Amino acid sequence: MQKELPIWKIHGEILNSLSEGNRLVVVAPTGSGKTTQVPQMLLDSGQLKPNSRIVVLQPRRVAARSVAARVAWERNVKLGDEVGYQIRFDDQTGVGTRICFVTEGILLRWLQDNRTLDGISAVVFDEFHERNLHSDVALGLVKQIQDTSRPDLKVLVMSATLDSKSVAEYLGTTAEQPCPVLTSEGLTFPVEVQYLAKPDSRPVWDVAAQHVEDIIQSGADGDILVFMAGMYEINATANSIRAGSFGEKLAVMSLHGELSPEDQDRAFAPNPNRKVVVATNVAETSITIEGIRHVVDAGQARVARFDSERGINTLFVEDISRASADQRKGRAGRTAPGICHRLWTESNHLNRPERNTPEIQRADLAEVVLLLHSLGIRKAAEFNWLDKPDPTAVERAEKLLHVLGAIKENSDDNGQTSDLTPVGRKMLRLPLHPRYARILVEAQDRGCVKAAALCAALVSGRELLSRVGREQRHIVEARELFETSQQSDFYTLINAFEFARKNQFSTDLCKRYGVQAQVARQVDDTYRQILDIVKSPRGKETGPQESVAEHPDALSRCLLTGFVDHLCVRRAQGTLEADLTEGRSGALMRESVIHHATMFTAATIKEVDGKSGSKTTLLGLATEVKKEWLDEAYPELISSKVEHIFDRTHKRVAAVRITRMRDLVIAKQFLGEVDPDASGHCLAEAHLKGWFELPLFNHDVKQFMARVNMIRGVLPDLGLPVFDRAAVVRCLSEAFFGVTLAKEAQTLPLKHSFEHSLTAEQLAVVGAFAPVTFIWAGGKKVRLTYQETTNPAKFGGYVPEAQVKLQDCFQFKNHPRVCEGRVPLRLVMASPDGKKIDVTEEWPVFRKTAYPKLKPGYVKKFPSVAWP
DNA sequence: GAGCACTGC
Repeated sequence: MQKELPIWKIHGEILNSLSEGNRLVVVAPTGSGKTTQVPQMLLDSGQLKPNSRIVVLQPRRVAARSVAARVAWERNVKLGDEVGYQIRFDDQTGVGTRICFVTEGILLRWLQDNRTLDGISAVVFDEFHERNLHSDVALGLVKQIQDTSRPDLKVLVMSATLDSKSVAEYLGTTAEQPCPVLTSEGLTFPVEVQYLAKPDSRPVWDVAAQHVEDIIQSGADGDILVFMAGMYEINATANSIRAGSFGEKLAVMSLHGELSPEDQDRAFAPNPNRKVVVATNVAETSITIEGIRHVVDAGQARVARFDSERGINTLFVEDISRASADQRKGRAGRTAPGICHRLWTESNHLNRPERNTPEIQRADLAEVVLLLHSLGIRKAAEFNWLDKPDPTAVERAEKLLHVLGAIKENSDDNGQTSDLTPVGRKMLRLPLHPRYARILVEAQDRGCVKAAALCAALVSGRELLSRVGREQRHIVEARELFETSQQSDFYTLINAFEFARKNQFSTDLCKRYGVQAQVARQVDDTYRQILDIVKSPRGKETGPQESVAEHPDALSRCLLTGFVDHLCVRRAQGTLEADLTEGRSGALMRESVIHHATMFTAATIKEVDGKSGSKTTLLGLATEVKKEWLDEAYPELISSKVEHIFDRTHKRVAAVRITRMRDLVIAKQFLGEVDPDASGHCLAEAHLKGWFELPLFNHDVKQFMARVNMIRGVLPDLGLPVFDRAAVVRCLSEAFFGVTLAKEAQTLPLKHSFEHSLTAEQLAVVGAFAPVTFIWAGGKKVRLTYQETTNPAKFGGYVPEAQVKLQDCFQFKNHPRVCEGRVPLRLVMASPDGKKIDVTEEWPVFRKTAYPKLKPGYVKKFPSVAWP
């Protein structure tokens, strides 16, 4: 053991605390020795049950493996005996293993078969500050087990930088009594931080290159690590650095996750020249490079987010948190004191979030929600989370599990048992996203397990096909070899994989075809593991000689079951634009082999930044879908009805049988005959939408409606119908009964069908109460226009208006009215020469107050008229 | 410029 490591200073406190309670949080930075030493302290304390295991959770496989090897070496035991590890594809544990390093996903697998964690006396969460989805779920479940069946279980949460308060409260017995927190020192060298004095408007890569140049000019020693958001920024930075002139030769290297292992190795390898490594977030946690003395941090990262409202993945460039910036800073102080140049200002730093958003609040939760349901936790949203996931994300996950048939439709009873269906139970055994697990279950029935397993394996890791630029024409052409099918983009991947496998995963040969040999090897591992699980005694045996090419339809149908909700319908022949359910739309990726099919499912839907800040939804890994398959497999999701639509080009009604999958139109069939009622209705609506003119729907008809509405507003007891939009549609529909052409509709008289809504008595009332003309003394007829007002509550929203000459009004003692004297006319008065004077609805008042002031002028101007 | 952080069963 390494008793000089800082963590040993709190050795006694750790053991005391765990003998008194069963939960403890240890905050210890890099270099404290917590990962290797704490498990050994626990084992040697004699506090644990004999022969029981200490399980230490690690976020990464390499870490689990190397830390286990280190601890075995320190204890002078053979790896796999007292100290072991278990990761995917590699189990180095035995019956005598007491300290077991595992990746977080392995513990979640164990929990499915061994709910009470029998044989385990302590669970140690390492690097908990990373807040991975799996560690959040695992902590929640372990806490639950401890609270119920295993109060003896010890739980230790360790992290480098942690908001230890929230975790301590989460693990506390009561709100007032958090679980104890112990803090240890680290063992790293000091790193000086420098911020920008003021914001720099140049591109980040130029600012970064400038800082690299300054470091070199200053004469300081040591390699330089530059953090950038992604590949695009990395390339720009490398170019900018290479374009500068420095006094010495530099080894400028890119480092990101999509590079081949050989290319990644170059970043770690010693170099005669000074190294400048330009990296993504890989260098923040996953990869350590020795000899770095200077960090130049652009302060940004690409962050994946799952938009649960729409079920779409997006990748944003975001400012990193302060915790993340500190982690990056630490990379400069591993071997000697260092300097960290932050390419943002100190005030900007204070505005940054303290920590990164936990993965549980950004990720697709389908897999985790399936696990919780299998453990009897039916309301995943109400689970006791450290940080609650977005309820709509949980809802989206549960909806998907329903669509996939994994959980029961009605699970109202609140029992503690799980609501998984037999299909859901089979899915659970597979270490795959529920979509692919469902595809595998379907493939067992359709006899194409191998092909389906390969598809799942192909998407489970990094990209098999490396990105090729335009300049690498030969690779682009070589790859066309793999595009043998127009049925599914998966075949392109399958062919590329088969090519790699046939050539023994030869790195050189694969490279010429743009295939990542290393990735292909991992696909092969995953593929075999999936087949093992499916063929294991609990699974179902599959036929021996199955070939992918034999079941093209079977595989496509399986893929459909996993992605029904990603059904896409091409807008037109030859376009990439397609519509999806829930009103979504997107564009098929250019490299897709689906050139002609109108329907396909997309295994990936992601939103990317387009030009000029716009967003594009890209549909990838497409598979052709035939309509019969949908009819056969999803009759309950498909509805079909005849709709009458107005063809705006030909200005006519057409009857169409429209078939929908949920809200998505998947087929249209034009019918020869129209329904006369529906056709009339369609024309009526089309006119009201302004799609064609209707000259006979004229003033006369509209006045009739206005008059009825006015009377109805004044005398509701008369029981007249109301002429609202619905009534207009009804009347027009009636007039257009059986008509399909707008041209014909335009010739039809309409007034009759409006009047038809009223009885003869009612029509007589309309004529009397809302006359078209008003007769002045002396027999002069004045036309009334019923004008719409802004107040629908008064007189039904209409007022009768009369254009009159001022001198004709003197005959009135009282104001003229209609509708049994209830509605005053609106008198729009003009002088003898037709000039508008004023409007009044109270003539006697006007006569008495306004007129006397006007009178002298009129007497002078129109002497021939009598002005009383 | 329609484009891509990182893990893990």
